[in-house]
Amino acid sequence: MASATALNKYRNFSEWFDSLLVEARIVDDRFPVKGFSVYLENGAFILRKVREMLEEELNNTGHKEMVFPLVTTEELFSRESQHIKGFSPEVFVIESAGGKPLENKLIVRPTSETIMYPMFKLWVRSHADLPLMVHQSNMVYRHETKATRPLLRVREIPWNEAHTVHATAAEAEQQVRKAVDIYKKVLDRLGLAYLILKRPDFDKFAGAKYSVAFDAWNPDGRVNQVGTVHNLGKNFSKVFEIEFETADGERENPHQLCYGFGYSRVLAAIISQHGDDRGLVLPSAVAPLHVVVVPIVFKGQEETIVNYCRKIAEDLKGLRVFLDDREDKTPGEKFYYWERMGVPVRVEAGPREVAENTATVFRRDTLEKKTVSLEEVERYVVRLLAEIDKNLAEKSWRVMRQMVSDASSVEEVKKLIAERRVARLSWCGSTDCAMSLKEAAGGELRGSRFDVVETPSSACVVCQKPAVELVYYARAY
RNA sequence: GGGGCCGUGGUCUAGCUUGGUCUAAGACUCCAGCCUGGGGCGCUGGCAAUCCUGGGUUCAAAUCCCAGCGGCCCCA
Repeated sequence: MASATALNKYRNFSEWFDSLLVEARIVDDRFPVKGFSVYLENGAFILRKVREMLEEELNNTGHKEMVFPLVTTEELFSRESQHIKGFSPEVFVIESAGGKPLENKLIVRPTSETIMYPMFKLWVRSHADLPLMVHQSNMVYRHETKATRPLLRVREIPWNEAHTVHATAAEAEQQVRKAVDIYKKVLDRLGLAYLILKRPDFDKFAGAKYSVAFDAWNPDGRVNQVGTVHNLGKNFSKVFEIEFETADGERENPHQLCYGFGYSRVLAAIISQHGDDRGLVLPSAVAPLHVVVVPIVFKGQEETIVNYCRKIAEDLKGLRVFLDDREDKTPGEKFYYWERMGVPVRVEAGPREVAENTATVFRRDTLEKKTVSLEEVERYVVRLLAEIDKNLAEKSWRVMRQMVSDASSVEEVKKLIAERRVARLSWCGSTDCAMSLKEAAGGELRGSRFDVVETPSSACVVCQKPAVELVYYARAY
């Protein structure tokens, strides 16, 4: 296999990505069941950090963490007609146990509405019980029909799903914004760039009134949906018979939301947005190591130099630091190795630094080196980590902006899609136009900006009738 | 759903067209040792393959045929 470091993520994304996953100890996709992968130590570490960041936000905003079962029944699963229609083609069903067919088959959750909402019916009795806000991080299972890709399109999906119940439509509406803010906050801390889009009606979540999604950019021009927020209206509360008594004694079905945040796809975005031809570049929030200290050992001075480096590592112990004093590896080999692993900062010290009482500090994002005095090292590195995070975010947003371009005809859309870019175009709102555009140009209509008001400047690029929305159009995972 | 391509040590590949020389070759990785040490060096030795599975043809199958399983790509 070609090394990830010999590949370019823009020219040859798939190969770059796949080899990096193995080389940087993220995922081993050789597990013999398609769409199910093994998360190696670095992948698992990053997943955990992302999860902790999100869960902290959710817990701080009134969501209660709970644990719900893996399975539901066929009856519950099929209550909401659109929901079952949307998910049936890819649902796993347990049909036997102990060698005997099950009398009542079990549906393995592709998402947990039909598992949580029967319980919500029991818990929600009066307006005083509202809002009810619940979340859980778990695995959901979807037998994807399209080709699976590690992290990006898997059949066992690590994510967090939150479900909320509200007394009024206005409150539910407000919660959509709060949920978007929570996801935004986490993605921003990771320096990721994305578009927040209100999905077109034909692409909303099965059973929702409308859906808002976060599409992160990918080097191959496909967008990567990392999170979604759905306003379910009363669609589910009606069929699951969730009711509450209002202050004036009426009985009503509450309004509901569900929102999901895909950990493996966020991991994919971190890798592909920040990574370069040498390997991973990790933001400090999720880096398994912040700093690696590499002694430049010369014969006869081994002890002095290693001790010097040990002291530096000691000074940095507030960070995730590792002293790489392996004797059988050359410094150059260690440099390449830790760069591939994405460690944001490397500190080198050899005879020169020992003599001058300094250390050489290398930053992974720009590959620049700087010499700093020994007393300064800790302060400098802490500041540098923040600087690297900031730089990664800026770089990523720059690419996002460059990737999007306006298109005023079907031909231009086609050209942009072929160039692996994202088109912005005026659309009349008809499904027919969206479909014929897909036919002609490839890609998918992803929706209009949710966080910013944008108005169409011209007629629908397909039918030339008056446009109602300015929408983003891209190939997707 | 339609079409095509491909399964050989941990990884990548050669061999397959034209069956025998294959007791399966190379590179990378890995292991032991030596050497080296400011960007992957080098040297010596070593480990590692039911040639995807099953069946068939044949004196003889990695190689030909059939079926299955798995993977990849293109189109819808």
